[in-house]
Amino acid sequence: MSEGVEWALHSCVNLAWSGPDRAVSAARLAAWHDLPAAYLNKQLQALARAGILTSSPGPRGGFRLARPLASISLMDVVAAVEGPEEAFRCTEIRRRGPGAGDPAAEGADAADCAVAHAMTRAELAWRRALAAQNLDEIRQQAEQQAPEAAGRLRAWLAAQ
Amino acid sequence: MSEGVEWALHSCVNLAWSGPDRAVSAARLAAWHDLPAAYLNKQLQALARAGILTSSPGPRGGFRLARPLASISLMDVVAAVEGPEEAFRCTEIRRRGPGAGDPAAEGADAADCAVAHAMTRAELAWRRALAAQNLDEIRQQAEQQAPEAAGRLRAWLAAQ
DNA sequence: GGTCAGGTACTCGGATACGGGTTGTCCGAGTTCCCAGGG
DNA sequence: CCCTGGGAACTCGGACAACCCGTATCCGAGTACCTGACC
Repeated sequence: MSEGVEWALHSCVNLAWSGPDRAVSAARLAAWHDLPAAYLNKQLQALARAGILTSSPGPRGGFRLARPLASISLMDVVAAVEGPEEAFRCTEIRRRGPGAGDPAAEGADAADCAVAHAMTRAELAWRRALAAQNLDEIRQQAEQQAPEAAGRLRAWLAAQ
Repeated sequence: MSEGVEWALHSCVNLAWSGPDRAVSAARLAAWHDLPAAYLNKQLQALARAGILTSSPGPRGGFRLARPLASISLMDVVAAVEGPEEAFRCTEIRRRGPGAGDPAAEGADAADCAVAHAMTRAELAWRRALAAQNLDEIRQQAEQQAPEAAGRLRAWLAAQ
């Protein structure tokens, strides 16, 4: 899995802690956790394209949350960064070579492949678990672990 | 996800259809679905190292199932091919840069990271779904779709 | 003092290199089988 | 006919390249702000 997913999730929570009034540039968000700024910018662009963040150029510009944390699921972020295609893709090897059965007799749909069906079922469980958790729950748990984190971020942003 | 997973799963079912009496070489299994023989051999070696298959060298050698299909879960095959490490790995970015909190005050365990905790929970659902399905169920479903597949494979192997 | 024009600095956004890992290929060690020769 | 020894063919197993995607970087277009001059 791409490392950008972790960065994107933390950045979204950081944006929530920063507050909705002002945007935060990719450089600030990157510096906060010592990440490569230009590359994090790439990931944030993906989040903006997915409608999770909004971006504004120029001074005082940057990124901010496009909607409340509670309405952003982990699945949204993962899909935005990793792409919508599923991890396991059936290449239909059973249709190639001498093992290929009669195409007319058998169903031509990829959903008929028992292997693909089973793998898709597992991946569906993964996606469902991701969709069941939203970023606000993440934020609440993080605040419970480190209650001063939000204040420290805001103070650091103000001092920049 | 690695393409070898699909190959390994189909090969295991094919080995079951071939019967436990004789081994099947990687070249035969690869030719059946028109796959690169040497690379499939690599995947089958991984399955052998994991204790899913047994290998025997020399003429009449090849691979055969080490245990019944019903006792091989999808998780076993995926872990053998992809490796045991989990897809999402927490790099603890919250501990780097100015955003790093007081290491003494906060828990030092990676399990405390709310992001990692949520992602791990989803991945656990995936692994659980994989472990809940065994290869014998795959075989049964495949036979229901194409009842003549097993016979055609045995005939082709005998004709080689 | 208010207004406006210009410059400047900062932002995102996409185009551009680099590296590690999956994909793919090759050859050697080892084993089994076959066959010829001898008893 | 039965036994034995040698050779040959076939197999896995690991070592060796090629390609692709994730990682990382850089520069340009555009915008907002600030500054200064002018009315």
